[in-house]
Amino acid sequence: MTRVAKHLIADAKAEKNNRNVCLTCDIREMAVCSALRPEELLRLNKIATARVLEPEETVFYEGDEADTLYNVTTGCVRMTKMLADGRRQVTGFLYPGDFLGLAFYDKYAYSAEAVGIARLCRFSHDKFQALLRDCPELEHRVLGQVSNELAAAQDQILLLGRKSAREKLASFLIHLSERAELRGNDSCMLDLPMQRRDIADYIGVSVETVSRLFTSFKNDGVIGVPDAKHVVLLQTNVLEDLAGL
Amino acid sequence: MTRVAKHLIADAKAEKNNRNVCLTCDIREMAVCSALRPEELLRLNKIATARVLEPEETVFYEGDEADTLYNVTTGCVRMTKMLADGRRQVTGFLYPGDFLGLAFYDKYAYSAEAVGIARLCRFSHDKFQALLRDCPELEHRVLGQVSNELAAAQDQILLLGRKSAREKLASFLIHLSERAELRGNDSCMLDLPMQRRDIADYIGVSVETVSRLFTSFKNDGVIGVPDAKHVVLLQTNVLEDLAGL
DNA sequence: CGGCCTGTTGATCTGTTTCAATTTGGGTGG
DNA sequence: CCACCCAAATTGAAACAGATCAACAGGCCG
Repeated sequence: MTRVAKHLIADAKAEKNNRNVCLTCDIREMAVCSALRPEELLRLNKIATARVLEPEETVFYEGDEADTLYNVTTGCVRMTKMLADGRRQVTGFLYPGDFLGLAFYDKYAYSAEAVGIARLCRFSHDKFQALLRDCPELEHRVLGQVSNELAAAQDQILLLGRKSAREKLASFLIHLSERAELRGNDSCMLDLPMQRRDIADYIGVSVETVSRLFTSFKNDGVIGVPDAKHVVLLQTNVLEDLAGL
Repeated sequence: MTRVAKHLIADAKAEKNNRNVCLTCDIREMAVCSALRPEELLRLNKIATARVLEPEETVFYEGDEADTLYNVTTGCVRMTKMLADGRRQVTGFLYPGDFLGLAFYDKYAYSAEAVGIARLCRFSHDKFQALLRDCPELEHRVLGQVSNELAAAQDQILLLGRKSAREKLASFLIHLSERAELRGNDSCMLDLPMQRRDIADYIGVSVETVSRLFTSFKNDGVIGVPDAKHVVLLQTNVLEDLAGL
């Protein structure tokens, strides 16, 4: 069976279960949904539909009318911004539980694409706003999450503005390690669902530099690279020193 | 009379008027306070005190316990983050109406210092949180402002990660021009309250590069620089092209 | 008037990019 | 199931943007 066919089946299943996506949702605990009481969860359930994304599939484009809001349920989604001449900046990677499209304007401020296969939970912006109005606790959670994102963005600003390429990549790996730990995964055996270009565009260097630095870290015995999609942290403390803070 | 003495007097006046700082506040229209009904404004008034800052005076340090929240009323405040070896990144400049210290953690994620003389409105974090709980509309406004800040941070991430030094400075000037226009000021005659080092640390280049670029723009006839604290935009459209998007 | 801090300009140096050539590896079709 | 094919990743050499080092000018304050 081809991979595409598998996804079509998964998609069909998701549609079938649409009636109770929220109630059976794997990430109900970690998402903002956990703020909701049963009756509100039912209401959220009514306005939620599932969406399955192929690798590299676009969720929405920067500048599109922001009429839909998403919650990542599985996989990894990247946010990107482009300059007129094609230079690209990845502004962040989103994992299960993260909100997507929370622009409080009429247009999305960035594009969003699935890194690998990803599943999203989809809400109409208007209906979600209405739910927010009726459920201040939910809005409070959303505020908390946006605040988190802002703090992360400021860390990234420090990284991009003042760190060397070596410090940038070390910081990136430490950051992934911390996120893995938060999700209850091994903090030393890292999954890198994104490709080198994504990493490069995230930390503001060229792909070649990313590649050279991986090799350099490997030669220094700081990391192991079993394959392009996995990194083993061998000396986390050394990597933390390299990260510059 | 020395400048310091003048400020002491201003400070004393602020203290005297403390009873109705909010009701007489110049920026009541533009701040989140505009979401409040009269009785809530009175309540906000009770928990607000004024604070006057000397140039370069620190409001709080990164890592301090975040027990206080501020609103800028006059002047300009910069947010900074530092690396262990002293490299500095300015993460943003705040103007009247902007919130300061809105970290929803126990520690501030950045330091804040007055650029010139500045006035702030000060709230206890706990009491403000309590007010938020009772006034969802206020929380909604706060969410809107944090969302704005997040969008601005993502723009800055694009700038830092992918723009050339020339594009960075051009973007910075355009950004200042837009903010000036929003505040109802002349969008061509720009105030630069901050010094060259602040600009350099904001756009992630060296002071020397900032200086050279000002000279270059001046020689190209794109801007005029009557003195170090003022810039005149002579060819805004050319500057916009230089900004890269 | 003198000292100091900020800003500017010049000369050199270096980290990172760019250009170019391989190598690797996963997916597809025969 | 294997071999091919193309995209992704790596490695090397050359070029360059911007940093660093250093000297100097200007303005403000004591």
